[in-house]
Amino acid sequence: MSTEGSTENNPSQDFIREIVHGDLASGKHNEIVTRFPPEPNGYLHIGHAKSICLNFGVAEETKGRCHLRFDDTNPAREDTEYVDAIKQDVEWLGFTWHEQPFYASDYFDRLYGYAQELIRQGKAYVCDLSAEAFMQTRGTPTRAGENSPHRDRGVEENLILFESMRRGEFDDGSKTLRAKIDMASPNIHLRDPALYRIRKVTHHRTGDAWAIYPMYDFAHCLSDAIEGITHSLCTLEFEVHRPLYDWILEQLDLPRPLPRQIEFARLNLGYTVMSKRKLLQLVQDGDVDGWDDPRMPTLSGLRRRGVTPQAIRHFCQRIGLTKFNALTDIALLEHSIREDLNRCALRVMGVLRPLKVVIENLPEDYVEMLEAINHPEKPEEGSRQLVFSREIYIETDDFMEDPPKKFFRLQPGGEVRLRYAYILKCEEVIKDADGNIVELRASIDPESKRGGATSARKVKGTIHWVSASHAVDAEVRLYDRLFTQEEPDAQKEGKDYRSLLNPDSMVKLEGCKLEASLGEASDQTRYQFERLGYFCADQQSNQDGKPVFHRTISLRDSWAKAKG
RNA sequence: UGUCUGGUGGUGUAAUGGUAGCACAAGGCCCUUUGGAGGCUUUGGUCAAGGUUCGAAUCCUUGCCGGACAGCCA
Repeated sequence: MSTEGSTENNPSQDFIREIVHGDLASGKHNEIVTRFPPEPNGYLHIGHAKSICLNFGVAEETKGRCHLRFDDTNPAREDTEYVDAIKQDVEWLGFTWHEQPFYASDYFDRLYGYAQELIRQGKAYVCDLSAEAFMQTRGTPTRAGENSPHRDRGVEENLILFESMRRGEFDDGSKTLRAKIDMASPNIHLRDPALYRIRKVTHHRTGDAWAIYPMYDFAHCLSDAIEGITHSLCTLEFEVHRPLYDWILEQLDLPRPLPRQIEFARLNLGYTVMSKRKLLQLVQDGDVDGWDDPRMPTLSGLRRRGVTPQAIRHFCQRIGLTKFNALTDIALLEHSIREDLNRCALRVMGVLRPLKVVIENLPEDYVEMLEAINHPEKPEEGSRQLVFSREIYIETDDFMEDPPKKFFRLQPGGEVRLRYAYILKCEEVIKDADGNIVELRASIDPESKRGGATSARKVKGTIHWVSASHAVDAEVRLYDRLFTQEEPDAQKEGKDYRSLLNPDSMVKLEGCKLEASLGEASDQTRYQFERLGYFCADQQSNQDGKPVFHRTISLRDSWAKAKG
């Protein structure tokens, strides 16, 4: 099995790495500088992880550097809460950025100067059109737009007006600074795009210093140039913006070679949504518990759920990088999660839906310590002692009164191996007045423990258990996919993606019985509850001394598949 | 009737004019005191039609199908 650091498909490179290595080989660049440029208006999700792994990965591999840059040019939607969360998530994934984080807002002065320069060159002008008029004169993809009546304002007038905009002398939205390119361009983004808009909003870093803020298209390319970014990697929807990206940089006196924008396909994952807008809506509507709800595809949600950064990085490596707009099978992520958890999780036993079993051929006060190993493939993880006694709990699902063929577990009169312990035989089924099974009476084969005379006896199944009087009570939360449809965004009109929320995406189980060692579980430790799945303790909701565990993911279950 | 861009097994990706390979998923077998893990194995693919070539997933032509773009969002 391949492990850390190893690049699967080692010799092959994606198209971006080919370009990067080509630019190094040709001498175009001596050092590669990339950037990860989130807007601090939401939490990072696994789609961002793809970009993070790409940008930081390319920098690492080429001994270059990658800047974390906050693209904070729209103060109305941005907040330091997001800045902090983003930093935490990037670090959690295991990447370190060059020096301090960068901020587009640190360049506001210089960007303003570049805008003035464009005005002086006659390539930008102040436009008085309202947003509505702006829209109406822009044309459509198939119809050219019309020139703004203010397009030919003189340089001096433009400079003065722009300065007044900056000082807040005009109302929000009353004027914009626009590039003067071509209103008939087949590319709408070249039809005199807005460069600055008036927004009298307090910025989370610059306060009230500015009444105008630069647009993405203006700020991003220039921020890249200012930082000496060599390759500006972004998602496909910016493909159409690239001519504008290049146009702005080419007009100005900037160090060459200029940064090059290269687009790749964003990650689409089945059974979830990946837009910050929709994720925010789920949070605001209370459909989930917050950005870090374990059902969310956010990095904070995945973290809280118990997914490891290593699993995410491996996943990002596996999904590849192309310009094809793909829908990635959620099974691929699940595989990466299981693979890493199998490697690192400590094995323990816990019973989620307890069924009491009384072992009648054991005395009332019987107590025996049994050794259990912590990890079958890692002897260095050692072992622990389990308490075995007369009354135990087994999983309700592990007993069937009238089982189908190929059911390897316990049934009336049948035998099963108790993990790390004895062979157990079901002698009697106790039911309540309504006919519900409430308890089993059983016996053990006292010689069947490992090393015992009958230990080699063949029994079909092995089940997990905990000692009734020594078990820890816990709440366990099971998670499933957030949506019932693989493509919640791609529904026929009228069907809102929120109507496709999976009502069973979280199931809370109370009264679960866990082996004693889990009473002091650290939230950093990943566990495998044997035969059930991977779990981790919750750091937040550990109320009234009762631990809460999340099921990160179930084990592969070929029995579930077999019975359909 | 616009511009940009893409189409390789069920899914995601490799092959850069020379044996269509890998991973996931699915099926089978072995092993197993986790129906886990692991090992072995099978099924299954170049959007279509022409052309160039000894040879095409790759180059050319035409067609078909998909995605992005009409925020003073990023």
